Amino acid sequence: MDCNKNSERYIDNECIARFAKAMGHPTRIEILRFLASMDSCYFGDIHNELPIAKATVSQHLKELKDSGLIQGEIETPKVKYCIHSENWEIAKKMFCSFFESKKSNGECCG
Amino acid sequence: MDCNKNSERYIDNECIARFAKAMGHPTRIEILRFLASMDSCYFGDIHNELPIAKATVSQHLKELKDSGLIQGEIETPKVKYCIHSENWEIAKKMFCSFFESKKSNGECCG
DNA sequence: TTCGTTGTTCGCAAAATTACAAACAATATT
DNA sequence: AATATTGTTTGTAATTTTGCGAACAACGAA
Repeated sequence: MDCNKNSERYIDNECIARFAKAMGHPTRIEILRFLASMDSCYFGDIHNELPIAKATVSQHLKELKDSGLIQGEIETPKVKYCIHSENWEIAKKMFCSFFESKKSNGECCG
Repeated sequence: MDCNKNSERYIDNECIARFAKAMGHPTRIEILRFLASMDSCYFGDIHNELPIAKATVSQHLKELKDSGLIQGEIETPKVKYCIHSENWEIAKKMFCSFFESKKSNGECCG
């Protein structure tokens, strides 16, 4: 969601926080792992992997879609989902550089 | 929080989701960046960086502490905070390998 | 002892998240 | 037209998150 278009820090913070928030639930991590392990699959395949109601799965998919990490496409009568490769790379770079930005290693505490 | 002690996938999902959830708010990302840019600092320094009430800052710090990404130490009359280096490295590896686990690049949609 | 400083905790309110069943929509099939 | 299949949307309830002011706790200084 245009997270690479503006380099101002607070924008960056909003962006990485949005990705992180989407990843902030075990079920959504599971869905992302599942999608990352293949080119694409249908809603039903995802639902079969999970022990929760389809309405809940649909809701999680919506959040992941809104975050930009996945995309969906109607393929009547099914709906095909996959990782949004471009945004996936953006997120990957953001998280990596975020964690690499820790400079010193002087322990402060305990 | 013992996120490296068990390699079962659902445990891993819980763990990365917990880190991600802690990072799922712009203010908390800002705090993490601030702490990552130095060895350590006091609560007041963090509060000064942010346009929010101290009670709210304290709350965000508590969540970050609970996630394991930071640690705090009383240094009367102040409280010193810093990145939890060990867990930071764990999180870094988890996120990196998570994003690298995407195998194929065949676009499915749109 | 009485202040002043530094942060945490409490109590509250508004908003968001999570999960589900039931209803619905869109399209094939009979 | 009636049915079956595939998912989304709606409505509802319980829980969590977010944010703040006020109260509180711990300590040093006057």
